[in-house]
Amino acid sequence: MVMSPAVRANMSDVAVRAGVSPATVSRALRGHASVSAGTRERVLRAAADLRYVVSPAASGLSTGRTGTVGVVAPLLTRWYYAGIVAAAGQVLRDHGLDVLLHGLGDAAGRARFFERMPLSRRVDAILFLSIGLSPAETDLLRGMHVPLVFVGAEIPGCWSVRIDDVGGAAKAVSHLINLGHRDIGLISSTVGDGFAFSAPIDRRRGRERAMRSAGIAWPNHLNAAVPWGIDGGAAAMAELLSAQPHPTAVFAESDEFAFGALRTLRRAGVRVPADVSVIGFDDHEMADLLDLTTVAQPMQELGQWAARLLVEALDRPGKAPRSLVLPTRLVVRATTGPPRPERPSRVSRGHR
Amino acid sequence: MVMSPAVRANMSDVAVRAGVSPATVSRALRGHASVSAGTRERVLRAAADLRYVVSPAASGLSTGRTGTVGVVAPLLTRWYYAGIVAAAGQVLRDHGLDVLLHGLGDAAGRARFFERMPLSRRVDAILFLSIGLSPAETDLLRGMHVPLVFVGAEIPGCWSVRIDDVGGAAKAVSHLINLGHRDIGLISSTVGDGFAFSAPIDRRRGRERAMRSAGIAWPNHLNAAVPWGIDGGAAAMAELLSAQPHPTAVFAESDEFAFGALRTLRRAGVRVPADVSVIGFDDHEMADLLDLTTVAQPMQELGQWAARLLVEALDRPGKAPRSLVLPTRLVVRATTGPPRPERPSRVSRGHR
DNA sequence: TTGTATGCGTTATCAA
DNA sequence: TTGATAACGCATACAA
Repeated sequence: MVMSPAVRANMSDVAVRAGVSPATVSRALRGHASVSAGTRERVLRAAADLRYVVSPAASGLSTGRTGTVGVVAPLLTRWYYAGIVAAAGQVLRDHGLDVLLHGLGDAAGRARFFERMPLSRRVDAILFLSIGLSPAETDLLRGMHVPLVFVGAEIPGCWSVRIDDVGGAAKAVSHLINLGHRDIGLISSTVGDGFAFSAPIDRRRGRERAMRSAGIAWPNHLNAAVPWGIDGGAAAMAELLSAQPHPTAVFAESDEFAFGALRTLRRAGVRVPADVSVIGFDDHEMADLLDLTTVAQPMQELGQWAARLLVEALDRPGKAPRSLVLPTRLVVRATTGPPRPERPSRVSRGHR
Repeated sequence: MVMSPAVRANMSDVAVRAGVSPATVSRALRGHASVSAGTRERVLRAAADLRYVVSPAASGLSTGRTGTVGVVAPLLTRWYYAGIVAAAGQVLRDHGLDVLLHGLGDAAGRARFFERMPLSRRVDAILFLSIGLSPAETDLLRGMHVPLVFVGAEIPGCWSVRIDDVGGAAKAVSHLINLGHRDIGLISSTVGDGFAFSAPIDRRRGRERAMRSAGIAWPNHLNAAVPWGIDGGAAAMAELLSAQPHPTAVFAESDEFAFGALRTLRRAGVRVPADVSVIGFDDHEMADLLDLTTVAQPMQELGQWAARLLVEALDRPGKAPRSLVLPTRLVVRATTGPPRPERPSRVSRGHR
């Protein structure tokens, strides 16, 4: 007879009902080999009858393991982070791990995180999304003695998975160069907001690499650094448009920047790509809608791989951390094209 | 002297260092009134010296409280859910509560959730986002004996916060009617995917209410039901365009649908709003970029209020659950306008 | 294969 | 105001 007990059943209750000791219940429930089939069956039935669920607190107290992993992200509202969290969470849950989510919010929230270490003793491992660490912070985290996995950052001695930001950015800019562009603007995000993102720096470097290897100069007035977001991109594009002559193509460090840039161009009556080409980075879910050419990064796989690395770290405590680099992919849509031929380039194209 | 101990300090270690009993340490750390100032200070210093952190497992085992709340959402990747999770998480953390995140994924994941009840014993309360419940499921959840808070659904005997979907939809459609539209199409999501969303139904009802009170018929062929997403919206718009005569305005049940609809219209060379007006629902972060007229719902406040209700439920165990309804707001941008005057309406406008 | 006994780190009850 | 002690529920070493 199945009952809905007034108070939660514990392991002893199950033991009594199954006619065995609590220890046997524990073993049976955890699939221990040394339990006879008949006993196991009786235990399982008794547990089901009583709607018994193991107490994670008691179990954790005894084993030292929590069965949960922390996931720390700068912002949960960003499409990109949410996607990674979702993908990682799926894999983690498949391995019986719970996800304790922690959104940093802003620089103050970030500081608070490292001050109070709210994940201390609560998780078996931590996944960090796009969070660069100072040496002091690294030490603090190491002091937790749990595996650390980073997405989008590489910390010595830690597990990590990221994309090749430099290569991806170079790919984007090379695409523009191959189309014939020489005056190529850059929209990148201002740094120093408390987060130490490597992506802005790497993507800028990728652009430089592509420009240099094509023998093209990149004057400073074609670089616009703005706060992250659509509005930032819009402002940056306005700034670039006022340059004389203005760039014939723009590489936006993220699709959000590109979206803002497109808005400015549309409102200014500048045709895309006839007058100005725009390429982004990320392959945001809205990029297809806006026909934006961009460099896709495998968001899902980043999350999945991060989770897999974490599980590996948990399974083999001694193992040396691995670092993965996932490929990016150029997605050509309708916002890039050759520059108008009649417009002379401001940089000579000959040998130098 | 501050040391980085090889192994974690526990409460007894702190007690020894402070020269008091573990019980006193416990009281001091938790701000109990019955601890002298001097003792408290010594305990705090000892704890800091040893980098002591309370073990949530042990504490939870003793108190029965976990200090964490579960947040269950259909999908984490949807802008709307991510926004609510972020807002709620902020408030919860301010109250010292951790967030255990659980994304359902699909119908199978939803079923699994109710089968295994993975949050059982792990959380002090649960926040459900846009998840309707069957009576059986409601019973199952009640069996957990923790407060349940719902966003976007109203379950008898549970806490909840939602917007007035009917009123919001009516507001949207009335806006179109006031502009002079009579043939108003509807893009809504197919239901029956395992989730019991009330929003689609309510928003459809709101549209009916507005149409009826204006004395306008709403023929079935102006209703398009499609799977959720941009592509669904695009397909729905194509379907509506093929109607004879096609609607002069379309109410999309969500902004994502509207985005897809706009894409179809753009590619078909139909001018917006000159030929067809489009209004959405949500005020997605991209709505401004696309100049979409829409009905804004206060995503942040939904999350914040949900968290506050949850804290209230935790603070006053006996208290009767409250249900909040937050207002929506019409945001007029550039995708709605009056219908072309030369085009005769298919429903007479005179008195009836 | 199963049972007994102990410890995990904390809080709460009671006594001092 | 403080201390001793008994739960809390489980896992595991050891014994049978």
